Amino acid sequence: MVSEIAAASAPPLPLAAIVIDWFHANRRDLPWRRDGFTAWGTLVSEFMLQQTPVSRVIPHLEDWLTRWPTPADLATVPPGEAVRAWKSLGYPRRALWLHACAVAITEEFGGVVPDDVDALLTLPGIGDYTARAVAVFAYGGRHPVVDTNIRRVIARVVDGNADPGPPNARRDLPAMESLLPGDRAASVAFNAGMMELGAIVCVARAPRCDGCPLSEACAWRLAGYPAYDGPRKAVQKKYEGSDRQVRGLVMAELRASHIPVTRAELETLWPDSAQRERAIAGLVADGLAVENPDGLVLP
DNA sequence: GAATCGTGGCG
DNA sequence: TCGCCAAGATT
Repeated sequence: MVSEIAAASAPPLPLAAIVIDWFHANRRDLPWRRDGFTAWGTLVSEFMLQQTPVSRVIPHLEDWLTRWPTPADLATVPPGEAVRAWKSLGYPRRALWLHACAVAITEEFGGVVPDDVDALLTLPGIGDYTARAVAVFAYGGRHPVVDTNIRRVIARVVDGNADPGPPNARRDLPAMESLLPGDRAASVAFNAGMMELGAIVCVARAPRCDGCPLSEACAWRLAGYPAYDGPRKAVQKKYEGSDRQVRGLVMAELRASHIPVTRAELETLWPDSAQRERAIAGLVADGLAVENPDGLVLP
């Protein structure tokens, strides 16, 4: 269940007004901001944007929506077609989950993407961020949206920290809620504006404070840009030589082939047989690959 | 709560 | 070169 925390009694709004004004003047022209972009398009874009940069998403999004303009269109094809069309966006189970979403939306929601956060949360691959992003950006709902950009902006501007540390919905959602304007349209623009600010100005590595509309009020800047000293995000393991790399190689092979991929062909991909078999078993367990007598195929 | 899950670009 | 980062979700 979602429990939206009641807005703090003190009306916070200079910050929101500044961000909203800045957003209206500086927002990028992105596909999901076009007039007439559908709720389904928003859902697809949010899936693709999970941990994948905007620049890599855009071309695939256009292809995807041209081919499957509604959930019902996607629901009619096998899940493997979704995985194939996912190309090299990464984390291919997102494609599987998106296909499962299309089926559930078609069968349980009359083909209409739900506008309710709790309903969205019942769908596969949709968590706190994506549920709110769809409810807000597709339907204009008033909810706090918290992504990595917004967490960073709040950490700096409000808390005076260089880095937000590990995500924590119990803390992050109320923090954003306390800043959110009461007006629905304003709250949508504020959510989008905070994300945009984090994406193009208050960026992780080299923030462009010169162009930041919040620089005068930024607690981190006013404190002299202290270095971050809190708990670090988990360090990402090396990709080269990892199981993830092997899985990626196998999936690339499956996407490229329209006939079963044999064990012999997979042997040429990766010499370490134990690791290769582990990757294959994992992909089968995840439903990303299916074993048949002739070899491995997409589901 | 920590580990796992792709891929590519950038400083 | 290589570590960090990218509109997260699941187990």
